[in-house]
Amino acid sequence: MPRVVTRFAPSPTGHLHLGGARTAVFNWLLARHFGGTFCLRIEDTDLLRSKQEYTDSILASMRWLGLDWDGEPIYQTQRTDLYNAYVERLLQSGHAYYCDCTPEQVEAMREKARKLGEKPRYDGHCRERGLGPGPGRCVRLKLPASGRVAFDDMVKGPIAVDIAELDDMVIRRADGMPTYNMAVVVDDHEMGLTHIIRGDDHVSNTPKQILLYEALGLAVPKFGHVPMILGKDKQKLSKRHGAKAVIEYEKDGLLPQALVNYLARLGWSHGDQELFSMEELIRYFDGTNLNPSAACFDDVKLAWCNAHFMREMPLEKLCDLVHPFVQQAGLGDLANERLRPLCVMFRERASDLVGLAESFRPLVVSAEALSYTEKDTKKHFTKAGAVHLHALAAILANTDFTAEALEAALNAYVADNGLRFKEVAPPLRTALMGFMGGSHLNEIMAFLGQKETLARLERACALCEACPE
RNA sequence: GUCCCCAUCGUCUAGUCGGCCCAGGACAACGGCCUUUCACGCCGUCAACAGCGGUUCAAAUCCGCUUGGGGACGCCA
Repeated sequence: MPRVVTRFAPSPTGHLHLGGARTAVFNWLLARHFGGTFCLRIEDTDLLRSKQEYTDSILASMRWLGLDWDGEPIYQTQRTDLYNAYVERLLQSGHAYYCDCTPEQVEAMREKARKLGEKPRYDGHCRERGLGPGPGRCVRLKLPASGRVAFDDMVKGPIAVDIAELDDMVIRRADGMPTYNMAVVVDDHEMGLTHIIRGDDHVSNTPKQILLYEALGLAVPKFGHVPMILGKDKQKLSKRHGAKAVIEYEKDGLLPQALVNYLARLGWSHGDQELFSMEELIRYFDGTNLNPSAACFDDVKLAWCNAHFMREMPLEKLCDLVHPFVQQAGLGDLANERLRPLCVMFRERASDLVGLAESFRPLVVSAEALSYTEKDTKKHFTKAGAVHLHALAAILANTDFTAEALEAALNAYVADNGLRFKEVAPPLRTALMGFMGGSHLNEIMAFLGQKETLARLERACALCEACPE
């Protein structure tokens, strides 16, 4: 197999969204799998809507996802001369011609075709007029009189379209700027693209581009059109239907690895495997096993995937990642020595970094600031609960605050008094956490330390007194 | 309207060129085990080949039609 070159070519008219991200993932994976090159091209020819801040945002999201590109990104606005050279070539070889039809005239042609039950298109009015350059004149590609354009799509298989369905498309606007299809073909060729994986919405552009390659006498790359991603309700993913930018997932505390894994799995499969390391993804993704039908995005499964990676990743790394989220939650600047035990206790109870940071709250705030749920205080801060809390306070005042010693102390209290853990744990847990949740009691107390633990017991005891029963 | 594409559990999907599939895995849901809580983990249950015709000894797998989705028809990208 010759060297593989792929690309991701976003328009900087918005942040990187899920669909684009998946396309990028596929192209990146294909290049990495074959030890090829993955290029980035910024399609910023739409001067009105393109913005530098979006380019920056897209690049930032790519980096966050871990999708590194080779070489410098290419900007289409800087290559007008290149495109024009190709347009000239087409003009010279008789594959293109000038056209002075006004938009109104062209619209009338389209309308006429529509009325005839045909596909609306330009009728080739200026084809043989031999017009030269001039103001208000665009350049159109002269299509072959008949025939079919066929290609073998990597995901959809053979696709063929009758040339009669197409029209002499504009390749250079009257203002001298190349049109999308022209620029894409020139760039894809100049950049040496061998494989182009892109969204479904481009299948109808593909025959036009192939015709351009042929008119130019260039080798046609391999195309792969992945279906678009649908929302939960089977609707097209749009702003209204939960379309989110990658940057938002980052803010929501998702792990890039989880998003890449989930995205890769959407429309691609490797047998029954669901979870992959980056290495595995690269090893298995070879451009086959791509699913031709559209897939719905399911953030519940994404959350599961994320939770998995939160549990599996190295503890130190998790601490680093959760740190900013802890600060953002208003829990202060916790040192790693504090973060570490918290992560150990709560990592398997959260499905994202925001949730993880939030789960630290009860153990990080002071005894006075701890809030209790009404449900659990009502249920566990009873007379009987108070008895245990008082007894425990006395015992814990003389206990080593290590997880082992605390566990032994708790067990001893239960055994010595002929109790069951079930009777003692709920009031203690509620006193410590404010609700019936959290990790093992001994770990919680070891983290809190003696002073804080006793303060919480004291406050809980006071609340018990206030209870009617 | 015209052309192109798609169609397996609620969702993501497996299903090597038809037989081992009265359809497998995962998420979700539900039930159970574990357990001081919540989780994790483990076990189990529910649940799908859009419909109709062919071809064949045999079809989720091949062909046709229907229906239902989606996309494209710009001097936007």
